[in-house]
Amino acid sequence: MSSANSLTVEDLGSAAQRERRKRILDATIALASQGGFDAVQMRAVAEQADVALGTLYRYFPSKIHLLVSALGREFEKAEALVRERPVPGDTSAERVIHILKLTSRGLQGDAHLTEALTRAFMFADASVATEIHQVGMLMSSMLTRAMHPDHTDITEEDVAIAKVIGDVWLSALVAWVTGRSSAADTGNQIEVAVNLLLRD
Amino acid sequence: MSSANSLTVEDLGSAAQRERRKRILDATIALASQGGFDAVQMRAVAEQADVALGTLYRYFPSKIHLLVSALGREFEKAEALVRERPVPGDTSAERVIHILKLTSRGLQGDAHLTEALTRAFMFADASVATEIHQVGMLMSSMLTRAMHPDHTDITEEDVAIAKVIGDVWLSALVAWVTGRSSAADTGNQIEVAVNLLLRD
DNA sequence: GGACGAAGTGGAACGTGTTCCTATTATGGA
DNA sequence: TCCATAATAGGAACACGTTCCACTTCGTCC
Repeated sequence: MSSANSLTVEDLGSAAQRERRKRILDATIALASQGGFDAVQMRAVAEQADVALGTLYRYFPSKIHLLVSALGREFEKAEALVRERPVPGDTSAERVIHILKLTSRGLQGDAHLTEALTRAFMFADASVATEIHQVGMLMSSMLTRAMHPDHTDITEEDVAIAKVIGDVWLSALVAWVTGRSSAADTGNQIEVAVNLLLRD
Repeated sequence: MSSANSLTVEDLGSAAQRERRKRILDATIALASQGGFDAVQMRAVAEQADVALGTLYRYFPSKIHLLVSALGREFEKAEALVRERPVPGDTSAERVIHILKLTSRGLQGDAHLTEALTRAFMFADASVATEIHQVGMLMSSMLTRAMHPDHTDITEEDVAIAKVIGDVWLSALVAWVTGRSSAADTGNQIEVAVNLLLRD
């Protein structure tokens, strides 16, 4: 596994390069959505993005970097959507569950894509730390925002709770993705965890 | 990924076969312990276990099956050790934390081995469900036993809590294994989660 | 002991992630 | 405009998980 980072949008000078990067990520998402982790083959991504294999590796130093970066982009979109309007619900628990259900529903609507992105995320090692960290921050931000809609009074305990909820969510997602539990089970498990952690 | 199961001890008729199986798992652990996930190469395992590659694949249909089975065997040992003597601590939280620290310390003492086993566990798909389930049961059993030393009064909520703790433990372990958090962070995060979940 | 099927051996072959090399094309400064 | 350098194309080559095949050995039943 390579030790270099993926090229971010800021790293790229020309519009042509940003366009290439976008084509690569679009191809990744399309292939993942169609056939999951195994279908995201580097040669196929390169071909569909109309880019040479070497170029693909210059932009993303491994398949895992590529998929985690794609996950990051999708998460950014989701977070932007959530940020747009206030989260409904009277208690922290209700709001957090709402957010997670929304996100889960989005993911479960495209099982192949979710499988690909989740497997990559879980398989990532230290060389993908930058990309992983970005996703973690987005998740944490979404959860603490749901806990405190006015975005104030966020204590250290809140952050710890958000982290635990994130962990449970991820584990449940992995169980679902790998066919070890149903979508309903996944939802229930998260709901149970949130209610245990957020008893206002 | 293959859809068949790994051969368990009960599946194997002759002593020679059980011996082969043991040699394979021993070689797996040794290689993993020495160089982690990447060092567990099927040809190397076969050679070190003095078994043909085809035989290795007859016993364990994929590298993931092999590693998760090895994890199962290690977990069985750990569970047996824990089961031997009562868990110290006055509260559920203390006892659970004790168990987890003990297990974590064991794992963190051999980073390469832990990395190999954890990566395999997280990457496993539905075809490894049997092997995964065995590990999950052992974990759950260890935790509920710590929560209720006399092994009675285990409610559905207890089981749910054990599951959440198991999820957090796994996520923290993954973060540690992949170099995204330190051993101390990992311990703290688990302690925080347990204290949040088990406020007697 | 001989015949038969199951299990094991040894190794070739294939697919896909990754690396590497050469030729070609953009890009930016003199 | 022309040159130097970086970026890209195109594709061969390598590593390791996995499959497959031909042959041999082992265990069992007659």
